[in-house]
Order: sequence, then C-alpha cells, then structure tokens
Amino acid sequence: MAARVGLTVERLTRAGAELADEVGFDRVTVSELARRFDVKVASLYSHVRNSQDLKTRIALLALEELADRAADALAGRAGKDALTALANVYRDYAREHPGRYAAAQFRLGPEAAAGSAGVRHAQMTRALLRGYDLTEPDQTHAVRLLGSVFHGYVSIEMGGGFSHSAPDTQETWSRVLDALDALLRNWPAP
Amino acid sequence: MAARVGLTVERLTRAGAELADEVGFDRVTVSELARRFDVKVASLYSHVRNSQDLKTRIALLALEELADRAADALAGRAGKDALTALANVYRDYAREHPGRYAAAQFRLGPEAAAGSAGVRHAQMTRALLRGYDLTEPDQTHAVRLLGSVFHGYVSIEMGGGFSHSAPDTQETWSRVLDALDALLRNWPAP
DNA sequence: GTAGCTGCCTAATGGCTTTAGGCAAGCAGG
DNA sequence: CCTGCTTGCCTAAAGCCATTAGGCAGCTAC
Repeated sequence: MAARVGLTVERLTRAGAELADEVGFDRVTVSELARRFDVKVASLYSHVRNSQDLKTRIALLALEELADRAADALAGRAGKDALTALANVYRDYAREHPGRYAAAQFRLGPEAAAGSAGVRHAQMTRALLRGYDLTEPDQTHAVRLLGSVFHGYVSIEMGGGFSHSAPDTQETWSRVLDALDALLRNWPAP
Repeated sequence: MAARVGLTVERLTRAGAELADEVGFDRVTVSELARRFDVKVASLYSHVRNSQDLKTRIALLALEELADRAADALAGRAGKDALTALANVYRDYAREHPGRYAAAQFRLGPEAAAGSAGVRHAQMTRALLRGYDLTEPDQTHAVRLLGSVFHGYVSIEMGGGFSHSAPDTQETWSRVLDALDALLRNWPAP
C-alpha cells in the first residue's frame, strides 16, 4: 500500500528527539514513533536495533547538540564571561529541549560513551578553567564541581524542586554563578 | 488456594524499595512485586492505586529515610563538620540504596510533594548554613547551590560519568567539600 | 525488461497495566 | 457451633508496548 516513506536512522533519531521534547524522554516509544511516520511498528526495526538503541541515538544526538552550543558560546570568551555563557548553554538547552536534556543523561554503554560528545564537554569545561589559575589536580576537581552544579541545578529546577520556595530561580542562578566565579578565582589549597 | 498472605501498603512499599535497589527504580514493576509475594498481579491493586501510586510511595519512603539520616548526621555538628556529614549522607545513601535514591528524584505531584520530607531537607540545609555567616537572600541561594552540588555530583558519579577520567572520585569529593566550605565562609557580595 | 535488493507489511509471542466480577477465609454475633 | 458478612486474593479480559520471523512489492541496475 503506502509507498516507501523513506525512513532512515537519522530521521528516526531526530523525530525521536522531538517526541522526547513533547512527551518526555521516558515516554519515547518505538510504537509512537511508528505512528508518527504512519508506518507499522515492525518497520522501524530495520533501522534501529531496538528501543534502547533508539534512545542511545537520541542521547548521542543531544550530547552533540549540547557540545556544539557550548563550543559556540565559549568562542571568544574567557573568565566569568565564559563561565556564565557555558552555564547558560546547559540551562537554556534544558528549558528549550527538556526531553533531549533528559536524553543526554541516559546511561550509555561503554562503547557508546566512548564515541559520545561527553569528552568534548569535559574538554570545554577544562578550557574554561584556563581563564582561572588552577593547577592540574585541582583543575579536574573543578571540572567535576562545575559539571555537578550545572547538572544538579538544572535538573532540580526542571523537576520543580525550587518552585516551592520564595526567591525566583533566575536570581539564584546568577548569584550561584557569581559564587562559582569567586570560588574559582580563590580556590582553596589542600 | 493460597491462604491470605497479608499484603499491606507498607509491606508493598518496602518491598518495592528493595526491588528498586536490586534492579533499578525504573524497573520496579507491579508484576515483579506480585511475583515476589507469590501472589497474582491483580491482588496488589486493592492496596495500591496503580503503578505510579506505588512509585510515589517508594519515593516518599526514600525521602523520609534520607531526611532521618540527615537529621542524625547533623546532630551536634556545625560548620565544615556538618557540611561534610550532610554531604556524605546523600552520597552514602545513593551508594547503599541506588534504587531508593533514584526514587527520591521521582517527580511527585503537588499534593504528594507537599506531604513529602522535601521540606525537611531544605530546612536542614538551612540549619547547616547557620554555622556560616549568610544573610537571608544569600542563605536561600546557598541552600540551592548545596542541593545542586550534592545531587549533581552523586547523580553523575552513580551514572559513571566520572569513571572515565583519572583522579579517583573520593579525592575529588573531599576537595569539592573543601571548596564549598571555603566558598560559604567567603560568600561574595552581590 | 528483468533480477535482486531492500523497505515496509502481516502475524505472532510475551510482558506489563488496569478493571470487573467471583469465591472463600476469617471474624462477629447469635 | 454456625451463619453471615467483610474483605483479601483470584480468574478473566482488554489494551499497549517490544521484538522476531517471514513475505511481497517497489526501486535500481544491468
């Protein structure tokens, strides 16, 4: 009946990412994707190994997009300017693409993780830190701290965890960035 | 046939929490729980409204346990001592009970959230901060920052996000706590 | 024009969720 | 005792999702 629709892994992955943003990453389903392409479910299995494979691809896509945005934001900036820019990349991405952001947190297998943009993220954070004066072991600690704060904050904020207390989250966010900048400029000795 | 087993919401919730720790919170299923009690699936629906209800109860349990541990850890401590203790409560709990920790992150409805121990957590963090010298608006910002770091760090560490780079995570963890302590003792003015 | 590849389809199995309705075990009062 | 009633667990059934096996028909290339 229906002539070939022209499915490809790429189209499926992109559509999956959009679906995630609409209904949440955990509700991304092979069936729903098939429905959207007006195609039978089994047809997708020629392009995607299984549900987990699909989710992994969406996760990799999100990590790439995020890394691209981060690279863009960091270009030509240094110090607190760069810190703010990078932080906002994560926060804005999560707001614009909640499903993709959730996907980026998807637990990847070792092979997928190796080929992911995860490395780029770490490298960019490290690049950011060159604007501050940290020696090697501390640099790694700081990379991890920044990652934790960015992810933790965004994740709690998205989950509505801050929505019950008083001051609006925008104010907190900028004060947190002030604090991190101060901390990095004045990193304590062991 | 099988005499009454004596199911109760409490037993189901506890068993659900254990199941979560064994197989992961997202794989907690009404069916598996029924299997463990050697009972038919439908039987659980007299005790639990549905799958989401079950997960919500597990989440509330985890939040309570976590709050209890935190209260315990904070008792009689102040300053950096208290900071370290509280931070370790979260990290240790996540390691001992990964499924429960994941459950604690479960998105609760407004009603469930109101009755949850979430409030206690915020209050305890605030209590911790009395050992430092922060005035009101900054105190809230700091509460949120600490929550972000704790959750973000633990969450990334559990996800294996740190396992690919060099220094071991224990070292980073203690340096991060040093850094937070320094930051709180020297919180930047707006 | 035809052979073959490949993409999408039909069919089938099995798991999880949820609801409706039934039976019997245990408790209460005579 | 023993008669009823409550209530806990069961059978049955429908719906959705994932996944696999095998078939048919376009599209491509010669």
